[in-house]
Parts: sequence; C-alpha cells; structure tokens
Amino acid sequence: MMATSFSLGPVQVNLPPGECFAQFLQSRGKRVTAQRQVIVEQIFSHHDHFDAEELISHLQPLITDRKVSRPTVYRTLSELVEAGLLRSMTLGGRTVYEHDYGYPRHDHLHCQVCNKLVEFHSPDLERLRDAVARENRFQVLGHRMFIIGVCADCRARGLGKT
Amino acid sequence: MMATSFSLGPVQVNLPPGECFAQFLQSRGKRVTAQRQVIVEQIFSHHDHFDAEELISHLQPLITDRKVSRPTVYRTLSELVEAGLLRSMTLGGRTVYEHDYGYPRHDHLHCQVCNKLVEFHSPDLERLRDAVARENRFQVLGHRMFIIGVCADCRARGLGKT
DNA sequence: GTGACTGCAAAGTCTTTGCACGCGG
DNA sequence: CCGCGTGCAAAGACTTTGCAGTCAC
Repeated sequence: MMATSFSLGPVQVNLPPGECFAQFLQSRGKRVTAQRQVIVEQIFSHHDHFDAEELISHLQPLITDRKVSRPTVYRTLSELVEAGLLRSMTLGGRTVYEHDYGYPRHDHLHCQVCNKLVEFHSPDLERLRDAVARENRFQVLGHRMFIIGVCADCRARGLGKT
Repeated sequence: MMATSFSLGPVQVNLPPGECFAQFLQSRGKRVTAQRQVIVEQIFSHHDHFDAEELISHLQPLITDRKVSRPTVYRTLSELVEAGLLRSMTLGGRTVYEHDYGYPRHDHLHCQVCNKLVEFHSPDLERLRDAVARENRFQVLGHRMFIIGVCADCRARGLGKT
C-alpha cells in the first residue's frame, strides 16, 4: 500500500537524495555545506515542478536570515542537474526543474490555461524516439516531449473555448 | 523533381508569406508597414531555424540605417507566430523560430554538441499524442518533441564521447 | 591551514514597455 | 487626419559573475 500520492509512483532507490548528493559532491572534491543540504532537503520534501523563483520563495526565511542566497540557489540547482537528481526543462522562457531521482522518467501535458503540468509515461514514445534517432544516425541522450493543450478542469470551467 | 533542398519538402500554399501576413494584418485592422514587409521577406527568403538575434544580424544594414529597430523585430516575430506563419520554441533559454507556412509539421533532433536541429516527421507520434491526451482528457492544441543527442557528424568527429 | 563556497552587488542576456513623433489607410 | 506603428531609451525578468570574507575538510 502506498502512502504517497504521486501520479506515477516512486521508484526504488538506495539512498535518500541528500545522501546521494553528498556522495556526488565528495566524488568531485566539492564540499557538503549547510546551504546545499537545506536546498536539497527543501526540493525533495515534496514532489512537484518548480522554478528557481518558487524554490527561493519556499526558502524565504533562510534567504532573509542570510543563510542562503539567490546565487547559491541557482548554483546548487545546476549541481543537482549535473548530479542527476534533477531534470531541467525550459518552459516559456524560464527553467523548470523536477525530480529525477526516485521517480520514473515521464513526459508532460501542459495546460495553456492554468499552466499545470500533468505527467504521463509512454514506452511507445521511447521506442519511437529510438527508431527516429537510428534513422538519423543520432546517439540518443534523452528527449523532451510536451503535449500542449487545455486540461479537463479548464475546459469544464469554459476557459478553453477560445 | 524538386528544385528545393528542404529535408521534408514544401507544402502547397496559395499565397506567398508576405501576402498572407498582409491579409492577417488587415483582418485585424493592423497596418502593412515597410518594416513588417521587409522582416517577413527576410525570414522567408530561406528555410532555417533562427532566433531574434540572428534575424537582427541579417537585417543589420537596415538596423544601422534606422529603418528597422530591435523592438520592432521582436514585435513582428510575435505577430508572425499569432498569424500562424511561424512556430516558436524555447531552446536553452532563447526563443527559436521556424517557418510554419508552406512547410509541413515536424519535430526535431537536437545535437547537444553542434546545436544543430534536424527535422523529422512521424505520424505515429501524433497518434500517440492524441491517445495520451484523450486518456488525460486534454484538448490537444499541439506538441513539442525534441530528441536530444549527438548527430552523426559530431560523433564521427569524436566529439560525442564526452 | 587552504582552497572551495558563500553572500553581496553588479553585470549579462534576452525581451518588453513607455513615450512622442511619423506615417498608413 | 486619426490613431496605429515606430525608434529610442529605459526598464524588466531571469540568471550569472567577480570578489573578499568564511567555513568545510
């Protein structure tokens, strides 16, 4: 029985994200600082999509107390992507992040009205991707797929009729 | 036999892009100005992907002569997207445009090394998209799919080995 | 101890906006 | 001639960088 309400369900992982990040840092001769720890903790305390600004607003008290600064948040986000803990995508000009550790690969439906991101997973999409890449003699590193549209809620509210 | 070298081949259209844009403008009570005309002409003079900065550099003489300004280029690009003549996507923080008039719908392989965009078309992808959207009760407006990888050229040059 | 990390302030990059003049319809 | 469109300058949104003090190891 699952206590989580993730739409795709968690994936088996050995270490909590913080540990994993610490190992990554150590393997690079980087340091495990209070700032990096608190940022990872905040990020993995719940599953959602977020951008730097949203993360910063969640860290607001720490920012105000000068315990964490805006540049450090940006710097740490890059490191987390490097470490494979986060995935990043660009959505309407800003960089949006999501968990890529303890969470299955997936793609998104993007509601143009409420800006919501809904996740889905499709093995067929990956097969299609690999086939196309093969035809074009591309080495696949990954992909990004967004289905753009209007979600059921917004349609129900009559906001998608335009 | 085709004289064009487009990777996907042109599509039948009634009007040249400039005409089409003029009609769009008129239908909205907007004006057909010299600036708008020269910008559309430049954009559709050859088929490629470009961002605002690249377009501006192609228009450099006109910019220097104060015949066209940077804000006008941005404003016109938005109008062309609205008019359905261009499609836009965000790639690494900047907005990239491509023809969406007289050219078939397609998706892209994106080479991480040389930054090249290679086009492909897959009806299967659209079917998959529609099926996923239906499952999630989304009204489909479109999609964006990027296959991220390393192109054959870059791999041949040994640049994809990391 | 020493060098990586941080906060701060400032700069960068891309894009948008306010405004007064100019020109299309 | 009305008012949309323009160039200009400036602001804006988001992100990065230079630097000197600080802290992890």
